[in-house]
Amino acid sequence: MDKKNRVRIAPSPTGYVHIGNFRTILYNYLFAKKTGAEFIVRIEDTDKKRFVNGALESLLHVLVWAGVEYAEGPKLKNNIELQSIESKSYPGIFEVGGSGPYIQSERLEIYKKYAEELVAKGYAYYCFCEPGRLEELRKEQSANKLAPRYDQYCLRNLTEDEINKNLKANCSHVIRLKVPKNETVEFEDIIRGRIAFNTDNIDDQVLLKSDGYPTYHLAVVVDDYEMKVNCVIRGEEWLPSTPKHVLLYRAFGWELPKFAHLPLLLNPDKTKLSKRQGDVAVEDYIKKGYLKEAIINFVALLGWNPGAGETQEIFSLDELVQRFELEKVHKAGAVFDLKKLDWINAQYLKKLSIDELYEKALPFFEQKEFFIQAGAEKKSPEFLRRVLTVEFDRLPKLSDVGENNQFFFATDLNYDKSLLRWKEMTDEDLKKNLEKVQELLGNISEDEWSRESLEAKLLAAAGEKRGELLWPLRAALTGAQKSPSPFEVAWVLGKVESQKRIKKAISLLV
RNA sequence: GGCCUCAUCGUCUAGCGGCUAGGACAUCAGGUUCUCAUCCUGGAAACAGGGGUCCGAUUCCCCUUGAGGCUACCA
Repeated sequence: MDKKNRVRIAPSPTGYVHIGNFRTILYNYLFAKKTGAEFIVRIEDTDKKRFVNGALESLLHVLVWAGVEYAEGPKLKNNIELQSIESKSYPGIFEVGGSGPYIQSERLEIYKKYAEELVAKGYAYYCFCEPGRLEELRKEQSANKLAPRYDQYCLRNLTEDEINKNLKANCSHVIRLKVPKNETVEFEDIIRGRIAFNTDNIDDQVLLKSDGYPTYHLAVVVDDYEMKVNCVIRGEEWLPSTPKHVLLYRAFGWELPKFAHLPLLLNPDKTKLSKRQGDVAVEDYIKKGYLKEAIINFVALLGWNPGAGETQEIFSLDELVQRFELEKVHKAGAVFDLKKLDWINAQYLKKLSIDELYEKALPFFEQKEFFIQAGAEKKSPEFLRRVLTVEFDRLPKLSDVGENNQFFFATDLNYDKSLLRWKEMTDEDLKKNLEKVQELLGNISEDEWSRESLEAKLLAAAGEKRGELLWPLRAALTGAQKSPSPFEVAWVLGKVESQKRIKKAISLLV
């Protein structure tokens, strides 16, 4: 009987959720769902200096937002459905699952035990070197164009008695991995194939820090072993440290998991995606009004695609799960191109009903200055729904809502009367046409005031020369060079407001 | 500097020895249209370079070049 695959995501609570990390999370999730693997969330908070308050909570919120479900790991209070225990160090966070705790800062004893086991077996050693000495060493090495490496001073010079004396005296120390000389370390990567390193290029990595916390390298190996993770899917930046992990698995006598190193997400200049060149937090994109479905769809396609036979590129989370294959993930990095995100987002926006769109768009309206300044009748759900009905297929993202059609919200339009002119028409003719429209609209009752009937009646009235009637009307209603059609605008504004605006335009032409 | 990884249109990519090198986004032109957007049609646009292997290389191998990552008591 083959055991179940287990995968994990291992984020650090050091701030927002980086979009690159989000893709790693997504791929792990897609892989787990597709293959029936168990999915674990583990928090790697072993760097006290980089810890950011609230980061864990916001990470968990993003997981809930994205619909990433997991049976094991920390959860927010209102998202627990199984037996769980509240975290000691993170009030309000509950841990679910049988391999916990899933927060590394709560597992310190475990790492210590394993680190000491390694020392006892001769695979690691105590190091009492002070940071100053190490820095000096590195400086000298790089000045001589040598790779900066620990020189094994404590391994070579300290007797067992001295070590014990130091330990007893509580001297600050770390535990380092004793890397063997001139051996080849190999491992299989699902995406990249066989990868080999010579141990002569590997530093004696610190495993346990002087503050008693483990480094990533120790913690990740110990936890993946203890949590029975047998497939490690992570970013390419971890490729160079994988041989250290392989060495640890070997020293402990543990079976190696499968590895898959994902290609990096890149800035337009091809460097690793970074904050300096734009937004990198998932939270930023949510704030900008990108839909969850669009972000997931877009990010999934960065470094992977369903391959031959697919002409469309719009996939729901379920469809992604169906199609996802880790083996088809790319090797090369992918540039994060917002243009395509906009397009994908527009596709999803178009699929929304007006009710759904209204619900999602309202918070964005409420942030807009033109909305805040608008009269009460223009803040009504009915009015906003009409605006959205007209706008929904010209919206790249929710934050653009109303932005190009602010005239809807204005109490008084300010424009030059020349805007009313269609081609070579005289003021007199323009005025005549506007008066004709005014009369026509006056004869349409509030009940009949629909897009369809407005369009039908106005087109009938315009006859062959549409522009002569429609352009001045649209200009009068919007005061803008560009806008949706006059039928739509009139419908949104309503009879009273429309006639008021036309009346003003007529007065300009006197 | 050292180690590792990578390399098809501007971008995301299809391709797994024989294709007029395909699609999507972006872009350009035209159409629909009172303007804008949508939509439809069409165009331009790529195998980094050099050696091999092979009847035949975008595809396999090597080198060069280029790009990126890592090189912490950060992850």
